[in-house]
Amino acid sequence: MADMPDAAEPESGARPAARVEGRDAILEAAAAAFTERGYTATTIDDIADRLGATKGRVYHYYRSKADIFLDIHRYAMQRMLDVVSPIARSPLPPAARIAEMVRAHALLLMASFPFQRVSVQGLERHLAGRVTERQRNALDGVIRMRDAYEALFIGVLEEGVATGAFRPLVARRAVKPILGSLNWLTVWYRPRPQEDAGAQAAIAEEMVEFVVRGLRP
Amino acid sequence: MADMPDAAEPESGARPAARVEGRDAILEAAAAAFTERGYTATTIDDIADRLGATKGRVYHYYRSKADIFLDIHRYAMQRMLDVVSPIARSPLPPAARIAEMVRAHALLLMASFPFQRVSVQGLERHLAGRVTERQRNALDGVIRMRDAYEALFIGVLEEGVATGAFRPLVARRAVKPILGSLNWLTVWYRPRPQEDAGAQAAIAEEMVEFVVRGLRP
DNA sequence: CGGGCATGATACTACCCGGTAGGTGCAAGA
DNA sequence: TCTTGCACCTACCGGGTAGTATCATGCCCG
Repeated sequence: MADMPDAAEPESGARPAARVEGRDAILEAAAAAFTERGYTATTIDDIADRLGATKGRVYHYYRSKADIFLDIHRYAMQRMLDVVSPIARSPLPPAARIAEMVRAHALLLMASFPFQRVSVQGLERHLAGRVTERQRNALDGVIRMRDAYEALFIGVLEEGVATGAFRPLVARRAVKPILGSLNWLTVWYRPRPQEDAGAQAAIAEEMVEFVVRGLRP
Repeated sequence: MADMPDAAEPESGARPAARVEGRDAILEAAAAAFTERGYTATTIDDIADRLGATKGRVYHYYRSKADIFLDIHRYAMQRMLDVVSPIARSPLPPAARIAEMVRAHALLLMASFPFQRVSVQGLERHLAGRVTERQRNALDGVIRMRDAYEALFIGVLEEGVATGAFRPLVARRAVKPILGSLNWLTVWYRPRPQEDAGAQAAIAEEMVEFVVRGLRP
C-alpha cells in the first residue's frame, strides 16, 4: 500500500492519459450545463456543444457522465476546503473565526458559481445504485470531504460554546441552518456580468451579520 | 371573462374529468418518486409501480409528466400559503409573528416532506423551454405563488424594522438567509418512522431561535 | 338487464441518449 | 520523407422512456 495515492485528496476520475487543461475545459463546460439543466437532463452532446466539439472529445477525457459529475464535486469541495480550513485553524477567537469562514464560503460560492451550485445541489440521488465500484469509491471520497467540511464549522461552534462566545447550542444541530442560509445562495443568486466585488461583498456581509447574531449569547 | 377560474388559486393541470382522490393518489406517488430520484430520472413507470398500477392509470389522470410536476408544486405552495398567511396577517408584534411563521414553515416542511422537497428544489430548470402554453401558464402561476409567499416574510421584516423590533436591514436581502436556513431542511432532513412530534418540534425551535436572534437589534 | 361511462390494462411506436468502434489529421521526432 | 502517437471526429448501436391507440372490466342508472 506504499504507493497508494494520497487518500486525503482523492484522484480525478478522468482517463489516466488526459491532459489537465483538456480535462478542465470539459469540467467547466459540464458544470455550466449541469447548472442550467440538471444532471440527468444534460446530455453529453450538450457538454460538447459548449466546447464547440463533439462527443468524441468528451469521451476522450472521461469514461462516463457520472465520472465527470463526480469530478466536479471533488473539485468544488476541494476548493472550499482549501479556502476555509486555514481559517478554521487560525488563532482568531471563535466569533471572528466563524465570521471569516462564513464570508469566505459565501464569496467562493459566488466566485466559482457553476461548480459550487452543482456541488451544493447534491449527488447521491442522481447516482443511486447505478455506479461502478470505482465510482462508488469516488462518491465515498466526496461524501467524506463534505463531512470534513461540516466538521470544521462544528468544531468552531463547540469551542465558542465552551468559551461562552456563543449561546448554549448543540453544534451538530446549529450548523444546519448556518450552512443552509449560505448554500441557499445557489438557489436564488445569479451571477450578473457587471456586478462585481461590491455587490458580492454586500451579500457576504448580510450572511455574516445574520449568522453571527444568530449565535450570540 | 366572467367565468374565469379564480386567478389567485390556479386550477389543477389534471385531466378535467379526473376524480380528486384518483388524482391525489398519483400526486402522492409522484412526489415520493421525484424526491427519491429527481424529476428527469423518474419514469412514469416508477410512479405507476408505486401505485401497484401501470402507465395507463397515470395517463388517465394526467396528460404528461410535466403536468404532474407542476401540480405538485401548486399543491405544496398552496398548503404553505394556507398555513402561513393567516399568521402573517395576525395582530402579533413582528418578532413574535416571524417566530410563528418560521415554526409553521419548518413543521409543514417536515410534515408533508415529499411534496415540499420537490417544491423547494425548484422547477424552472427542469422545464426550461420544453413546455406547452398551458404549462407555461401553470408555471407562471406557481412562480407568482412563490413570490407572494416570500412577500409575506418581507412585509413582516419591514414592519419590524419600522417599529424598531429588528435591526436595520434590507428586507429583500435579509429574507434570503431566513428562507435558506429553513428550506435547507429538505436537503439534510430525512423523515424517520418512529421520530414524531417531539424531534420535529425540537428542530423547528432551533430554526426559530436562530432566525429570531439573527434579526434582533 | 342492457347501455353508457369511468377506470384502467396491454401493446405498441418513435425517439432520444449514453456509450463504442474505428477512422482522420496533424505535429514532432528521426 | 516516413513514422508514431495524440487529440479528436463520424457513424453507429442498443436500451430505455414518454406518449398513444385500443381493448377489457366493472358500476350506476334507466
